[in-house]
Amino acid sequence: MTVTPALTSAQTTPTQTTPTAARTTPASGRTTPAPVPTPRVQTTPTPDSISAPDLASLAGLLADRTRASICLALLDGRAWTATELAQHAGVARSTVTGHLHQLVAGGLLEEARQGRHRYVRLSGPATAEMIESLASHAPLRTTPVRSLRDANRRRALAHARSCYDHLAGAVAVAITDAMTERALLAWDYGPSLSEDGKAWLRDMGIDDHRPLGSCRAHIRTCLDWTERRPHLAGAVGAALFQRALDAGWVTRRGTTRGVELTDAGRAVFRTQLGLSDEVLSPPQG
Amino acid sequence: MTVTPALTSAQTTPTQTTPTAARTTPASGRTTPAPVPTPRVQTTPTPDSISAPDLASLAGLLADRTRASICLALLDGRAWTATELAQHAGVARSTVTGHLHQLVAGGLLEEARQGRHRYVRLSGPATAEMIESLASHAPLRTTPVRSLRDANRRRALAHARSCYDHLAGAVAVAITDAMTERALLAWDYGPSLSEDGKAWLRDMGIDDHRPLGSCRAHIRTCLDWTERRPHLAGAVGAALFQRALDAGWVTRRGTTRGVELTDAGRAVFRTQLGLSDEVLSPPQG
DNA sequence: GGGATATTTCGGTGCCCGCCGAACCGACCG
DNA sequence: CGGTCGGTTCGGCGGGCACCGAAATATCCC
Repeated sequence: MTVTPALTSAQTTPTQTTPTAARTTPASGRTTPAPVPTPRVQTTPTPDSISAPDLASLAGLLADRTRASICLALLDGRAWTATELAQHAGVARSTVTGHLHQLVAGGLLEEARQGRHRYVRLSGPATAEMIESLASHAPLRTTPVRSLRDANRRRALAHARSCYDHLAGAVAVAITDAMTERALLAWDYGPSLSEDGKAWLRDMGIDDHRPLGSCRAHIRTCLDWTERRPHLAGAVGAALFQRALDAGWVTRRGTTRGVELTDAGRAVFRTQLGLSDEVLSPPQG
Repeated sequence: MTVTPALTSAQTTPTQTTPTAARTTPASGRTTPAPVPTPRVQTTPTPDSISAPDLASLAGLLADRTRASICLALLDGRAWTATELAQHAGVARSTVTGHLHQLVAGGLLEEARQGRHRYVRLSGPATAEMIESLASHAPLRTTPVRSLRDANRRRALAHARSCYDHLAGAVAVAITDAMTERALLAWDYGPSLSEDGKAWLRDMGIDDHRPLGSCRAHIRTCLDWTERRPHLAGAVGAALFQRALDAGWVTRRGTTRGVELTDAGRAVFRTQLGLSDEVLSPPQG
């Protein structure tokens, strides 16, 4: 469950200067001149060290506006290059390089080198869910729309986009609502698939026996940023999205996080879930 | 869903110096001397401002070791005073005051004034779950056990303690395991109660009709820090813990987060779930 | 009212860290 | 092999912020 920096290199956070020792006596070493840590040499029947989560170091990785911007961008599930991220965040490439080092060392990101390119992506679904959880509790910061291009792009993203490994946007919310309406999805104690739901997934070409990862929550919901309502996520959501990609129901819009429904996809969701053309068609084509 | 700083005062983070404007042209205002923000006066059919989660500001609240320590302490669900927290975190009282202001302004904490005391607690289950989610992904920082008292206290906490609004520790994990074993709890698509489980809860004196909050996940699991295995959480976990307190199956250990099983509690969990005396009895009494 | 306690405010200090530009390295391409 | 491009390293700069102690304020108890 814990993030493991083991993948990339042995050293973890090399710049950090021994956080434990300097903090027992708070900040300036004025009070106790000689530490003398009470040399108690006892044979302990209990573990002689306890481990507590180092919340601050993890949160510190996300506490910078640039790093947060990077992580939010990576939430679309794709792999980005350092230059793309620099452009996205509006900082110099050299700055991004440093940030990526920290994020990789902290276990949030994984990197893959290809020639002169360095691709980074989130280190796994658990990481995405954690960032997701934090983001859904964060206050909203409104930014003005700068241009018409901008407005069009935002509208397309609000319609359908990828959210790490599953679908988000108005279409995803509509799918979730329709599944609930048809009793494929039950909400008695958190979201869960009904028997009908499991059968429906099979009909859609998704085998229901623990799709994908084993120890991760199989079905959960994710708060849609544009709709402010939940859409399907977790392994079930990921499997559904993957199936839609494989079957050609949706296609990615180039290299962006945007997603487009195909005619085949519209037909499937119209007949299978009764979605209206209004939600299925792209915003004012 | 979003944290609302509205409760405390109108001003939010007064020290922050206009984060948006200064960052469009990155840092030092060398490049573009005059901003001139393209006075596009268009009548937009789309919303002319979009809102994105301000991840960095929220994470920044948890990115300080002292504030993180405060939040982790508050995860036990009780209300603490500023002095208690200062002692716990090992910093001056005046320092804690400033931190509490930030946390309250950020919506993570709520305060209740009683005379000269200022009690603070987490602002709600959603906040607790978010911190929880972050903490379970954070790297572990091992701290040495300082004294025998320390060791005993830690051992007691590892046995049974409160985790915000539900039970944690070895006992909580054993309860969860036993419920799974007896098919009261199903894990097909995330944790969910079976029909037997709902009936069992009724037998235990908990009405299963949406106990407590409405829009919050009713059943979920929480990674136990000491056991590193999941225990029951969410509204169901909270209801079970509350019932146990009301019925006298468990009692809080003074004003700490420690929890003690009573003889009645041991009897109930032994007969109802078949828990062994080994897990039910306190560590080497 | 007077003293003790909890909390807050206010300067002041020092450090951490995000940022940039310039130089450098390595990969790819013609 | 020279040009281009993506990425990295390195000083250096500047701002934000966590910290403390002391003084001020509020509350409670006697």
